[in-house]
Amino acid sequence: MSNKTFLDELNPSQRAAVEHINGPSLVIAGAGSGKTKVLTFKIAWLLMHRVDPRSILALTFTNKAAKEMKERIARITGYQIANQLWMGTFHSRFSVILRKESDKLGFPQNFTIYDTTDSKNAIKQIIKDLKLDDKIYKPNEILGRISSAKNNLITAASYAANDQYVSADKHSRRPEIQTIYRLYTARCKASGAMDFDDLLLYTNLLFRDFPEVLEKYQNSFRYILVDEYQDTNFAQYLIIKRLSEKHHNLCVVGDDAQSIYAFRGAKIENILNFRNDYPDYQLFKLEQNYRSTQTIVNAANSLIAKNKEQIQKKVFSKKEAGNPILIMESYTDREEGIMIANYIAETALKNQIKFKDFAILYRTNAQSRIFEESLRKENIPYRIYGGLSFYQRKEVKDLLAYFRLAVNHNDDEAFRRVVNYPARGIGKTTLSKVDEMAHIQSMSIWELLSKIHHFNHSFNKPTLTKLHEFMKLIQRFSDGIENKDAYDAAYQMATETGILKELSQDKTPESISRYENIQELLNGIKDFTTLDGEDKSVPLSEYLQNVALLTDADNDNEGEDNKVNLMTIHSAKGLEFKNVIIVGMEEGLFPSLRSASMPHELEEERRLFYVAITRAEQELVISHTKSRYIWGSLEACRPSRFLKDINSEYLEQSQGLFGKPAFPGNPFQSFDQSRKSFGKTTPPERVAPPQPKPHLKPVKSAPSVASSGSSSNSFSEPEVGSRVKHERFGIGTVLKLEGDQANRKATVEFPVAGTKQLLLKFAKLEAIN
DNA sequence: CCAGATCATCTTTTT
DNA sequence: GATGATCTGG
Repeated sequence: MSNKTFLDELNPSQRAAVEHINGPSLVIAGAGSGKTKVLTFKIAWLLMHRVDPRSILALTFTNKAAKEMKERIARITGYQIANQLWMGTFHSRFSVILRKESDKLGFPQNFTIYDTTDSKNAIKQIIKDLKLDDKIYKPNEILGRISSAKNNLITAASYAANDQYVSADKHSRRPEIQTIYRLYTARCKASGAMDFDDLLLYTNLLFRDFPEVLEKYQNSFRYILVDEYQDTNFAQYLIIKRLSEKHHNLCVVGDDAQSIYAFRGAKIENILNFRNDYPDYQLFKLEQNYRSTQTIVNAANSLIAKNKEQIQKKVFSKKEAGNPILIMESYTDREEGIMIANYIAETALKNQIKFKDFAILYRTNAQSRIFEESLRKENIPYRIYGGLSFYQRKEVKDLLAYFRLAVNHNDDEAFRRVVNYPARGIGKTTLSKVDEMAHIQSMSIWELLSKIHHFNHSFNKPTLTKLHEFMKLIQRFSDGIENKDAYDAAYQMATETGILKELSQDKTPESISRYENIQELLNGIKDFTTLDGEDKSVPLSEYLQNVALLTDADNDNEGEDNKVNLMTIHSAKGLEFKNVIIVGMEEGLFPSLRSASMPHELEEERRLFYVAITRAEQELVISHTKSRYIWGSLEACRPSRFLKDINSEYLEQSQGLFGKPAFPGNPFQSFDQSRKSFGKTTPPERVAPPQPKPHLKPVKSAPSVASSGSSSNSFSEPEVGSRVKHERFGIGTVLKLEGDQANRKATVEFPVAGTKQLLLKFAKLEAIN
């Protein structure tokens, strides 16, 4: 391909951004403006100018984005060259550097990477050891605190010396957080482990304390490109700043309007202040949206205009005007699911759209279940991204913990996880004793146990034998593991630990699915050790280093299967779909309850909504419901305030299934007038039970259960085999009754929601005669 | 001292 | 509706 035709694919501003090679540049890229295209073309452009691919560092936010970019570059330059690029997420690239330089930081080369669960468990243990109240010192919050400190490059030592942190902790009556932080850091070090934040923190410490190391990498990375720059935190910002100091060839791409990771420490200021750090920078703005119809782009613009903090830009579309955004309203969350499923079925048929061109986007993962149910009922194939990641499933984590322990004996979290799984008669008491001793000696559990005879201890012989048996088992796996193929080693562990046997023994659906997950994990390892059909024999440690930073969005065998996409808005960033359905557009859910009172967080939520809207190419549906089950109880819901932020000319109320009257203009703007404020003065109203669905037989009411409290047993109890109606799950058949008079349970099979066990006195089951 | 069973808390969002 | 913490029987 000649250079000419190559650049002809770009519009003038894209092209200018690509051709700017030397010196810092900031590319503000509106949604759908060809940001990835610019990045890939720019890298390809560099390569065409004989820049060594190994001297290009390209950082992305997700592995998926990196993979996609690599493939697009390879299409231009071939894999030979593309594979040599330093491309990937911050975490994955810098973990490679950290392993190379680990000795300088006092970590083993094969250090473990703790995921959030591991970190939380370690913190819990520390809180217990310190005999602190975990009602006050909530592990989650403590971890968040430590994490935010790390993201701001506050080490444990500097935390204790930092007035701001210390006094804030005092104020919240948690003065011991600094101690927890210190102990946590020590523990991780003894375990040879880093958590996600450590990967960035230690990279910074490495560059700070070892100038010769920094210089080495400054020299080797002559060109640095950063995607999604608006989502970088301070630690990432500083790494970039240091690395680019020498050559100044830094190109960052981002969109302040799409900054949605402040909760994780992202600093929108990084993009806003770029000019201060690099006064000689070049600014490029990509404002033409090639993705969405004009209606969608304009609607998104009218929304984001309500935010105060932003870089001015005019995103526009030259595509067709397109249809207005369809607003759907339903009575319950369950009904929302049914309406959306019907909508997809109808639209797919009517407009000849494939299922895979639909995406259902929600604020929280918990919302996915209801759509799964309704889609399954309509026989619509779907695919869920994120949520409980494959790698976070218990059985998968268990096996991975064995791998980790075999590679790194000091990995305490792995040790604690599997020492008694499958059951070996090593219980909690033993374990906490071991943990405490190890902690006092500042050793890892493994180290302590292997030297246990040097210490006074109170373990009895059988217990000690069991522990040492376990260690022998692990040692057997470790022997020669570096020369063994990952798959063989993994398979050996899965069988010899008894995990496979344990799961294949009982035939409950859960353990069958767990068994299958283990199989899938093993298959994944096989896959990892195979390149183009040939074994390349990779040691397990290498697999582990990769898997720690994977999420299940990464191993997608994308495209081919025709399925509706379900995901959170966060994971939808960077993607696009012909037909997007944003669901759960209600106060308290979106924007989330905790953000509602804080202007900064509210703006972030609005940006999140902006991201959701701009995923759509052709059609956009926004749905909200009047009531929803939250933590098991029905709550009244009001439409999200964000709906009022969209200019009404782009909206259309759905005539829908339930014959809503059509409002002229934006119904939410008139809604607001009738209800002056969204204040908390009005107590949450109880919602009337949903209307009977048209296709259901009218229900002959059972004796009333509505009057709560006193007359709780006045309804007629169902019999086995009778049909009952439940306000949430609909009509089902009673399979089984059990329990004593006070606490009777009914097992009921519902066609949509599956089998449920319901406490009769709460069940509000109405018998159908 | 351990294992299974019941009970309370939880939710944003992810590398 | 799940997951972890507590309780209780063995």
